[in-house]
Amino acid sequence: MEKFYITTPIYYVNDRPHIGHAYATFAADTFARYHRLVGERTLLLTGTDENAEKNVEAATREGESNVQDYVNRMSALWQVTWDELAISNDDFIRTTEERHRRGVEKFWHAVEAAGDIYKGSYEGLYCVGCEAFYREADLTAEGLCPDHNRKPELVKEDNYFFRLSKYKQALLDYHERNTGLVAPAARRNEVLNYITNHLEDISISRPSKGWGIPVPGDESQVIYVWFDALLNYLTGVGYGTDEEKFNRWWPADLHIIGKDITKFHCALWPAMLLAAGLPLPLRVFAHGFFTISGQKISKSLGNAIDPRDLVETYGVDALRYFLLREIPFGGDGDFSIERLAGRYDSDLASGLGNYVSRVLTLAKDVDHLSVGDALRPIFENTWREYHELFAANEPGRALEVIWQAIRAGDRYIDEQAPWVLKKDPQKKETLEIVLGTLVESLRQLAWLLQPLLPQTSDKIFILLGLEQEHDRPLAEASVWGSEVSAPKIASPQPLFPRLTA
RNA sequence: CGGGGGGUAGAGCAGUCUGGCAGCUCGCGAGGCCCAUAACCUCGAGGUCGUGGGUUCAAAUCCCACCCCCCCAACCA
Repeated sequence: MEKFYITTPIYYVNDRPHIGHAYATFAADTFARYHRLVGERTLLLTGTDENAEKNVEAATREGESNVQDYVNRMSALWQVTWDELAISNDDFIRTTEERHRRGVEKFWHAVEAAGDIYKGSYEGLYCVGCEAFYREADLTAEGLCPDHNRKPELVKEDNYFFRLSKYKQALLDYHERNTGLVAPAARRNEVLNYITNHLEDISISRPSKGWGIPVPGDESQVIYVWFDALLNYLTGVGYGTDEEKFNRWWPADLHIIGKDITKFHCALWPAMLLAAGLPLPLRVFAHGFFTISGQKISKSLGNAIDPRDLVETYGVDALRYFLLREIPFGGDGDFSIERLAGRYDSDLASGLGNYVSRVLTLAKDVDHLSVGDALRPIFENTWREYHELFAANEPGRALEVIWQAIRAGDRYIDEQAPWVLKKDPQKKETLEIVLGTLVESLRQLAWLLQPLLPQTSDKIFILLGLEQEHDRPLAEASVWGSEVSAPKIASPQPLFPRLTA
């Protein structure tokens, strides 16, 4: 059986979950559910990045003396959020976990053994206020830190370095051989340009301030967060703790990431893996960013939206639907409540919800149904395009083709006018075929919606009286007319009650 | 300054690679239906395809110049 290992970024505990994080996680969840649907052994991993030095400061600011308590509390916030959004992650990795630390140490030793870690010094302009280095180009005209308006100090630090530059040619060769590694394709140029022109050895440790994973053999330094964080993809499937499990899952089939971290995943990460002698991920997909009503999501504007608030009002599937459908996957998009509400009313209430309600009301008091073939070609075509679109990482367009099938169903109802057939006893057989065809279209829709709108899909199965439908293999269940008996249809409950009267 | 992406109907987008009647959703207008969640179906109005120039029988699409927006630019998930 084929396997599919997919990851989200691990989220920074210092942040609070917002709509952009929910987007990445919904997307990964959708792909994971799709691969489970088609019968692949699937693992979806998400988690939190907890070793950054800034957490020490953040804990103090929030009046928490123990940093571990602070990151525990913040990590729990992320876990609760994904629970409330019904994310089907199989595991949740935290970089402060023992299993992660052990894997990181093993990895460090492997890279060290390859001769790719050396001690060097880093010199730069350091602003004490920011606790960060600046390049001269980033300073003000007077040579001051733009945030604090103070003169940065020239600081020299001894650090461990990773011989990233050594892998320049190997990375270029790798990208040459695997043109599909970076998706969407537009990101590839960016990555190649970076590798060709800007690839230099990087510092992978910092002087320890008592937080983070110590450099093996040198307690005075901690491992730089990026080097540590990327390794979650390995440690989350057993690297360093369960080699048998690790071998079963690695390499990752798909890393879902934000476009801002493309370089780390397409240059640094593969170089690290090459150094450690491990296989490289098969695909990295960089999704786009949102604006909120046209503005950047930013802490200073305070416009970050907690996805849990939206879910409370609209439901998990409505938010999923909006994000997947409205924002072309890989491109940027704009989020606004007005547009969410608009999609909800037009596509979910008037579209899918109304169609389901329409069919069930027509069919519920009819005691015998038989499935005709009128809608069969539509759905067979929909399935074909659906699989193609998932293969092309286009879940939003998969929703589009499903909605075309709904339209075809609505049209079929109008053409056949079953409410007219009902009045004519001579047309009983035709009526049974029309209604059977429509009920079958609902069963097909529920299957198509499994990975995209899982809660809605389940509701439709229940309304059809097909509670056990889940357990069937897709290859059998997706065949048109494979469930012909008259289902015990429940009285339709609105799937998506209208927001506006 | 360098690299990347984008500017197409009132709104949001597809189409540009491989030149050939400018398309989709929402909104708007008219008609139909009355099973359904003020839902459904049909038809229609609406566009100097960022600007200027060029190539071509033909350009949203190819070439040149320019304007505007966004992202990245070595440690800012």
